[in-house]
Amino acid sequence: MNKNCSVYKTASFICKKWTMLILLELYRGKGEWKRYSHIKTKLNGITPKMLSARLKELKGEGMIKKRVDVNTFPIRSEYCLTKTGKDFIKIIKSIKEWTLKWKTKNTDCEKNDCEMCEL
Amino acid sequence: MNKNCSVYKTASFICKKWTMLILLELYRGKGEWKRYSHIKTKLNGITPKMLSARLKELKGEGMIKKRVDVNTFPIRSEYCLTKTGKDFIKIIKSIKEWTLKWKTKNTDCEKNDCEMCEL
DNA sequence: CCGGATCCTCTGCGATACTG
DNA sequence: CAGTATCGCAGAGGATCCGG
Repeated sequence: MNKNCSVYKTASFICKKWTMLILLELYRGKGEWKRYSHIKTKLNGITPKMLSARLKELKGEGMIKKRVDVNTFPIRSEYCLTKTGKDFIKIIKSIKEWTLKWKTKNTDCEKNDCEMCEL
Repeated sequence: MNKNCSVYKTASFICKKWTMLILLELYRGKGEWKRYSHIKTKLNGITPKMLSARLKELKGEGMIKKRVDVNTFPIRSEYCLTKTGKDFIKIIKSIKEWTLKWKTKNTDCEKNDCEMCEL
């Protein structure tokens, strides 16, 4: 696998810390726009720097879109999955299914109350 | 997503460096047993320490199996995907398909000659 | 409220050498 | 041949402050 391999390229940013969590948080509900501060609260523990960096990356990858409400003060930034991003969720789902099929010790997801995933 | 989340648990080891490459190398051909030294050669640049560690992890996860030929000298260790491991390949395939669908700048895989992947 | 700038910590990984 | 042991570093990510 070289640097131009599609698997390599996608894995190299999707595997970064917090990235999948951000995608999953944006997937929750029915794809409404979600505020920066809301995501930050949900992703307990993420630093603002990290969140900003990841959102920028995901936007650069075309997986999320951003809008800013300049009429309010303070400013509100909101984010939402693009079609590309939504389509990636199925891969995360397949990871979940694979794990539930072959691994038997995931108590939380097995009970179907893994609230974060909502897959 | 907490520590018991199935997505979290699987992602946390599959995302490690070299791990997917090892799985793909074992997937090449028709699932024959492959020697440690052979894998090492194919994964150009991997250190023996890394390869041993990853193989051990993958075995612990039930994705590969190991056999040792003690009748020869020096010893031969061979590795092979389990059913669990083979079933994971489909996820890597779906990552490739997603990338080719939404990203247009992956020259190598687009030409279907991304030899490493062989997906 | 959003998120950039700085500084710092910590660990994953590489390089090298060595052994049964 | 198939690993293990030791050392060291780069870079990812955390903590904190600041500014629009």
